[in-house]
Amino acid sequence: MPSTTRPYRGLSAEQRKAQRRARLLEAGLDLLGTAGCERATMTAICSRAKLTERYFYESFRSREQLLLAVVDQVADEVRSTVLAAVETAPDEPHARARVAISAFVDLLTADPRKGRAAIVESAAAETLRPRRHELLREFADLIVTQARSLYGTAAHAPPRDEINALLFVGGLAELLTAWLGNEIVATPADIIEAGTEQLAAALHR
Amino acid sequence: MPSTTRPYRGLSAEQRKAQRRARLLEAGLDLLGTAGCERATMTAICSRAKLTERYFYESFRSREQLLLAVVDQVADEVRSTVLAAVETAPDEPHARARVAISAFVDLLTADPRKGRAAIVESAAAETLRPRRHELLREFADLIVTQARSLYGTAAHAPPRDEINALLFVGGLAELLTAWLGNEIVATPADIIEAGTEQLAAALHR
DNA sequence: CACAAGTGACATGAGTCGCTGTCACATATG
DNA sequence: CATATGTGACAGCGACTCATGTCACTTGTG
Repeated sequence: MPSTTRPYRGLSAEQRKAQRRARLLEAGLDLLGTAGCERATMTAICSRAKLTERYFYESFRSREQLLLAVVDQVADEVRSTVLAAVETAPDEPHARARVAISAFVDLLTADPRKGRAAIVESAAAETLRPRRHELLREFADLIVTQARSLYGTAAHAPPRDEINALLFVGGLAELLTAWLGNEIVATPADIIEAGTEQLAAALHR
Repeated sequence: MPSTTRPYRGLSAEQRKAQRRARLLEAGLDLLGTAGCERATMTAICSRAKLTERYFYESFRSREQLLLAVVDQVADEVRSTVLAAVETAPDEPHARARVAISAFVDLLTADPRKGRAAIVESAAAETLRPRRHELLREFADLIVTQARSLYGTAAHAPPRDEINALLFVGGLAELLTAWLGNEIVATPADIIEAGTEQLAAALHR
């Protein structure tokens, strides 16, 4: 543990560390999103990142912690993307719902690794499951909030709102899972369409 | 491999083999439904069933095959339970939907091991995922069929029906997952209620 | 240039898991 | 009772993962 640092190949110690961390995260996303959670082992991640295990422990305590960071990274991207999309959407309920759902689905299907990491594989490991739930719940909350502000009131008394939102978002997740696993004949556009309609139907009462 | 068999402890060779197989399945369900897919290892299953690995290979080729059998067993139970429930239900759409959903949710929450095995852990392993999808799809098909026969026609052109059904069933699965993981404040009754309403809303157009 | 810090390839040890084999004991049958 | 079969406890092997350590080589600094 050198108390004094120094540049190397034109990069400061912090830059190098950050770069290594990024490479580990990228390798982690790659493996989690293609080989799956089970095969996203520490050895495999280091090998793909072309880094020694020592550098793994420099940035992460354990394999699970890195996977958490990977999922969190995707979740952050989902959050910012969806929020940005919603803000630029017109004030019409149907259009607004479609924009939000579209941003969600598009991001996770455009790069299937991200979709698998955030939706499929995050449901596999016990450690990741809470994050997945949080991600879905966050998106659901956004939908509910939008719906309330547009329709003017809460549709149901709690916790029915939470339940309904999760019921909807879970369905979306299932469709994404099926799409990512080639288990369904549908395009992302189909999924967006179905989701938008179902949401409208659920709110229109 | 004895070509000649003989009774032991009052049981024939086939009876003993079937008994061992049942014990392995029970141990598998227990581990899959509590410890999780990752910890449902062959050694652990044999240990819990109090059988040697030799007897494992007598009935199953691999760990994954046993887990498949466990999930299939639960899926079979779901199928027969739901079908039986639907047949004894009145011919009214809303009631019929409620009965089907109720049978589904009740079975998987009454014995959380079954719920976890069929819904949660079956989404974890690559090998089990197709079975989970099949189970959900089967239930979805049942819903669609019921809806068609009761409302008289297909609501949408394919594959939109399939998409909508999966969207609904996936939501149910998500709610069950959340309930099984104590991630939601809701009773099975709440889930059934929400599911029934959403289904009605989705069909009523 | 000499030397310390940074890096990468590899070795080692502990712990599991899958899988096979051995051996003693239990049980049925002639 | 004697023998063959059924059973259970356990040891051993190879493979893999995690975790730590060693050593040579590269790169920057005085």
